Amino acid sequence: MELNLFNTQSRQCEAIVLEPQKPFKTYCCGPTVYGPAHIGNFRTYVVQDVLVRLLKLLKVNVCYVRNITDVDDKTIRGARQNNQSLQEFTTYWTQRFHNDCERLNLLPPTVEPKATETIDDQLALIQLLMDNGYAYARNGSVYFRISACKDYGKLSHLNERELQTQDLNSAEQANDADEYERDQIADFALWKAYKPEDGTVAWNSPWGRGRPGWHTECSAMTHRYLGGTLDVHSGGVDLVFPHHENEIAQFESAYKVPFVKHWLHIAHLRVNGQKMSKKLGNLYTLDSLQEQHYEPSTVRYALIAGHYRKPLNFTFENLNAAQSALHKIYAYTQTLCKQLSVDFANLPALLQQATLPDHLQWLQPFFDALLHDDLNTPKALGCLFSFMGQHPQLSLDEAKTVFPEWLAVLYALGIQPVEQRISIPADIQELAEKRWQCKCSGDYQAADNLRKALMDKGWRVLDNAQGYRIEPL
RNA sequence: GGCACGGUAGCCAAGUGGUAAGGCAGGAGUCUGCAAAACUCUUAUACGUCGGUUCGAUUCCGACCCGUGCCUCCA
Repeated sequence: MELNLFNTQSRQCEAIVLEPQKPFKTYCCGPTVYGPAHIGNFRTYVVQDVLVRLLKLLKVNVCYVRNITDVDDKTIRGARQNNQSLQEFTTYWTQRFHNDCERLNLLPPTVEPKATETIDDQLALIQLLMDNGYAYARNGSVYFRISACKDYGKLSHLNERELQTQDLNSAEQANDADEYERDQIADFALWKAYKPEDGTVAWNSPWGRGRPGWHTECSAMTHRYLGGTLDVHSGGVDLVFPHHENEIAQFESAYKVPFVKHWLHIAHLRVNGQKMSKKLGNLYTLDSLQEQHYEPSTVRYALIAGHYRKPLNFTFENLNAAQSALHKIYAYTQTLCKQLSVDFANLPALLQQATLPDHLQWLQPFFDALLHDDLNTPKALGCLFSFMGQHPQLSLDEAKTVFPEWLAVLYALGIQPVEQRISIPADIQELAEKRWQCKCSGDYQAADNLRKALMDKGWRVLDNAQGYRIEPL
């Protein structure tokens, strides 16, 4: 069994051989919990989720680690501004993040370590680097010495580029070479000496009180929870340099084994042609979209409607398209269930047990696009709609063979058709009931007026033979 | 300045050395008191520009234009 995926380091698609008995080790750089995650952040986690789902369908023994960064400049600042302890602050945002993950139907990682819970591992890693001459201490901080790492830059192809020293870094903070007294400006902090702004956030270390650097945590956590070489390490494209480059440098210098076989980087989500970011303030969250009646499932669909390596432009037209497309998939699923007398409510349970049938009769192209064509979700969705178009009606025998394949499709995409429960305010309910009475008694004029009144209040009435239902506009 | 990525119908978005999936929107119909939803059918001569290779290029090569990302703690 093989999976074809583009590898950032080699800049080409490579086959990943899957061996069901062997643990498949994958690590995804998780969120820094200092505010609401936006849907651009979630693009990364959704793509990673599709990958993990595919592996599970193939019965691969996946060990999936995704971290929580709960100590850095932004979390410390946020906690201070809210008069909270760092832990109170980050716990709140972690819960919010988990809530979003659940709504997006993201499978929970096997392990989700927090940076603050693995300080010992990080200190051990730093000590190892110190012992082997890869790091040096200056005034209570410890820095990684890039000049000691011969192949530094191999992921982002630094040897082919010139590093320009800018006055400002991407966080718009001064790149002050003297600030941390580094030997070279490119050296990065493994351990940061305590500063008054850090408040009560500090741990003891052989080099004095302080806190870990950003890159250190990921290397320490991968080593602790996954051991040696990872099969796939993923993250947003912006992490290629310096974060992932530094992770490689630390890990390989310390443990003397290759860090990662395959690097997976997910392109950014854009708004009006610019990347969605907290810095630019152009972000959408699951909550802000739900206020406009867009379900998280719709957002999820919109995020996989484009190929992960290509920037995806976020628009409401796109979201509407996703919603309509998703409804078609729901409707097809419902028909299939009805035909086979499967209780729609049982679908989540059935999906949990979904596996990829050995011989695909109907949806081979769908899985080929995902497995053999670099996780090509838009192509796969195209195949799915072509299938539905070609088979609007199935015989009972056909439906029986389609069903397991269909379940695998839903599982892979993380689509969970459910009947939406919408809470309807009492006054709306009352108006709708009144309209129904008018309609039944033949007073169409009054009925239409009431329909209009409901429309003005933001609700649509949909009649059918037996009755009516109401939904928000 | 360096390194990358992208430019396919109104909007998204696949893909291919031999004239281009799919979704949305648009149009028509069935249904309906009317609508909506659903279903069926359907439209458009869409591959950034200019050269080159080729029998043939949207696809390969080169140049250019436009847009975007990264270049020291951003997913």
